[in-house]
Amino acid sequence: MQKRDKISLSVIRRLPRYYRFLDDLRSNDILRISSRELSERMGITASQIRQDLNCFGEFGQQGYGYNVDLLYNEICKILGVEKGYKTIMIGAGNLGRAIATHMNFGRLGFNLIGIFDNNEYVIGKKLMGIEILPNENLESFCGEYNPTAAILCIPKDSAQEMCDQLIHFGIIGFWNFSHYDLGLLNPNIVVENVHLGDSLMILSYRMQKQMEDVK
Amino acid sequence: MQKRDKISLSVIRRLPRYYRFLDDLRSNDILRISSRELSERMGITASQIRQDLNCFGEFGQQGYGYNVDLLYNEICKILGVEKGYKTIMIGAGNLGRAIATHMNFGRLGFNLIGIFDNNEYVIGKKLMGIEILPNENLESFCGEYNPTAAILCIPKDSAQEMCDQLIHFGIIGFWNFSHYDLGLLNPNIVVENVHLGDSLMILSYRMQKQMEDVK
DNA sequence: TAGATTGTTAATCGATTAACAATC
DNA sequence: TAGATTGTTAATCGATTAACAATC
Repeated sequence: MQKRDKISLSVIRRLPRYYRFLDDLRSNDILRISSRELSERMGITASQIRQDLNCFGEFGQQGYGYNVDLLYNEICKILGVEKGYKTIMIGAGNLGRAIATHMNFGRLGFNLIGIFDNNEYVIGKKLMGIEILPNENLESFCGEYNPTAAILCIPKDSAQEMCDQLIHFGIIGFWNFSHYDLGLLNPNIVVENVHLGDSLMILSYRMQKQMEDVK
Repeated sequence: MQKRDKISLSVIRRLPRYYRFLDDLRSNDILRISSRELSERMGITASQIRQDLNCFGEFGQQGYGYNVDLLYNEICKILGVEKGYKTIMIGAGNLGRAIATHMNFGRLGFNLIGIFDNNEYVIGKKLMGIEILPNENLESFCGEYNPTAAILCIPKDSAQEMCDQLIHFGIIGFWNFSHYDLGLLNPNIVVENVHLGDSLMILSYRMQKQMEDVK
């Protein structure tokens, strides 16, 4: 699977983007592509593409380039999107409900099997065919079904406590929307903190800059 | 505002995180903090903090550290979150509605003034006190209110076309949720592409890695 | 075979960390 | 004043880009 020992996070963060572009090429029935042409489409250097891919294997062929389908499937495997990690969601408020309905979990490597909330108005309702259960059921649910990933759509204040609890119940991967930086302490878990607010503030900064430059 | 000429994106992307941690310190009535202590809380080096902040000015004091409130306000200004850019949202499906209700735009530098969709079932309904209008009203609306930012919660296929149109109507900043890499062509606009799927795939990769390592 | 393009090494560039004089 | 901690320069580290021999 992997040629090099330690693959840098910079490389890993680019993989999904390759994956998307290759998927696009596939849908357009493009069978082969050179690093140069892909680099032009993606706005990065061909050198970087070749370096990145060679962390994982030799997927190309001199004089030919890369077979789109083959490369797509390799990145699929590298990312592990066929694993379908059993996943629970904590918090079925506005954001949780939107994430649950909007994301194509199956294609992204996850399998949503449980949704939990403490609000009596949503408990018992269904989302994507899944009944929303009260948080108190978490332990027994995890005991029975052994999910490995959790999506946190809960407020900042309860995030760390919930995280600790879930680790105890066997969760090792967290997709965290709670405006809180999870995972600074525990090196045995994997966390993707999604900070939508940060992204918006960065846009604000850059718009400001852009407007100054135009002036 | 700014000491150095060109500030790297790496630095900028860390600013909102400083902002959040400082906000937290404020709420806990902590008046001063040294780069060393902040570095321990944030899990980065003190050196990096001092370097980052010194891109913008000299906000600390030798032997004392940084005044939390002062630094918070400086970062506020740097990020431009007091600007309140007039903003429109395109697409009021699941995700759009959740974003509209969930984000605290005011605190993040934006002011949501219009929401647009083409689905007859949502047109006319209200979200956060704003009536959802049909896309055909976009031009006249922009002509009248001159928004500068747009949030795209629309499908991939229509993203580029919509973007081009909105540039024409005066939009310069895009917060893009459409699974499409906007802004590769036009250097006069500012784009924050939010790829939730990418984040999830990265989690998948890292969980896989984590499980291998434990074995 | 000749042309194209990879995989990989070397060179460059930029970002992070360390060190320390300046100074509160 | 003595201790603490900044701002800043220098050293290190890592990531990106360039170059090119290998080879399809």
